[in-house]
Amino acid sequence: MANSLTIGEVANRSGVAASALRFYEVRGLIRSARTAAGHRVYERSVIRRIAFIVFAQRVGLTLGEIEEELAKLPENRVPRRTDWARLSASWTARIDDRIAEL
Amino acid sequence: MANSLTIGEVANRSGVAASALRFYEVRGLIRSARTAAGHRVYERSVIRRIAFIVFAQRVGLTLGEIEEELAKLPENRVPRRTDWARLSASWTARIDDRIAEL
DNA sequence: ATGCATGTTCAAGCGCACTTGAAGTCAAGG
DNA sequence: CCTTGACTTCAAGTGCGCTTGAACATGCAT
Repeated sequence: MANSLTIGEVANRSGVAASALRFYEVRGLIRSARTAAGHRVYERSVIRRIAFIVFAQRVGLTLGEIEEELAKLPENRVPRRTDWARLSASWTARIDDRIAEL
Repeated sequence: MANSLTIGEVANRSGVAASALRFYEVRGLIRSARTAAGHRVYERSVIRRIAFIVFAQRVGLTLGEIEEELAKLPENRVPRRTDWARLSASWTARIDDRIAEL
């Protein structure tokens, strides 16, 4: 357990399938280290990152757009409350614009 | 022109491809009458309905969910501002819940 | 009357976001 | 030693939301 998680643990805690986690890694959305045996090892912070991805998807962003949003995060690679708030705000702004067009 | 629109006119005004409009019709999201020649004829109100569909998709609803939302509209089959507002409100509530979970 | 745009149906194809299956590796327990 | 189970890669398959192509009909201008 220590301070790292296996892909199975991350899948359980995040509710995202292991196959999806591997897919996100190929797409560059998350990263992992490897054990000597080649097994993926995740930092605990990856959970927050995954929660952010799931949330962003839920509100209609593509994985490409989510990648861009994550790239905007400065130094710290973990999305914080303010990042969620920013995404949420820009999203509701989009909605308001769309309604205004009507 | 009169009070009806061809599929091409609807496509131009809504920004949605004619092929997509036919697809929406098969899915039961919109309806059309036919000319003697078998060409689709739309009421002008379909534009609002399509705008609602596009908007709902943008915020992450599937066509199935959109169908349910449209089914909730009572007598008048055209979504009004209040319908948009309701969808928007329930959706931002879901977002806030999601953020609260974090 | 002859084009040419615009419309029709139906079947197949495509991009996205994964999932599933096959075949294999490795660590721990009986 | 050998099985069990969690992991690995890679290729192919799936469902959604359309798009594209083929083959054909119709409507309007020259």
